[in-house]
Amino acid sequence: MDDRLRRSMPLFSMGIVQNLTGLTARQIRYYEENALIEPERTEGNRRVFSFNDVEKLLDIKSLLDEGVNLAGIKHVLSSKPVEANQPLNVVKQKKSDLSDADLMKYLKSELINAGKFGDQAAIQGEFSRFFNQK
DNA sequence: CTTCTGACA
DNA sequence: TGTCAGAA
Repeated sequence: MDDRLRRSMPLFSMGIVQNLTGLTARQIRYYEENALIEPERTEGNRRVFSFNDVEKLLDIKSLLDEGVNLAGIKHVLSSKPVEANQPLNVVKQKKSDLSDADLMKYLKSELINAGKFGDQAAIQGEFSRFFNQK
């Protein structure tokens, strides 16, 4: 039951999310403006992303690679819970909804791929928070 | 130093 | 989208 809570638990900073997703801060903020994601905020107004947000961002990224525009992505994301049907030009949603383990594995590879070896410790901390902080 | 908002050569 | 400024 608290799995949903874990996935929506705010624990990633903008910098971490940039490394995780490969997206720029500009893009991430822009997607938030379009209500594609809804990060939490700290007292200092800093964005704090949850596992869910990161996963969504990952979906957005792949959709972007497939040439889908913002309107299309918004449509795909909103029709997430329901296995709706897609008209002509709109893509066919297939993947997403990975297990925590798979997501973790992917996220870690993304970090290493990002070439941030100096921050590995900090990154590990981000993930450990997800597991320890039950 | 990192992130935020608003704006535009 | 990138990027710069000014503030937090």
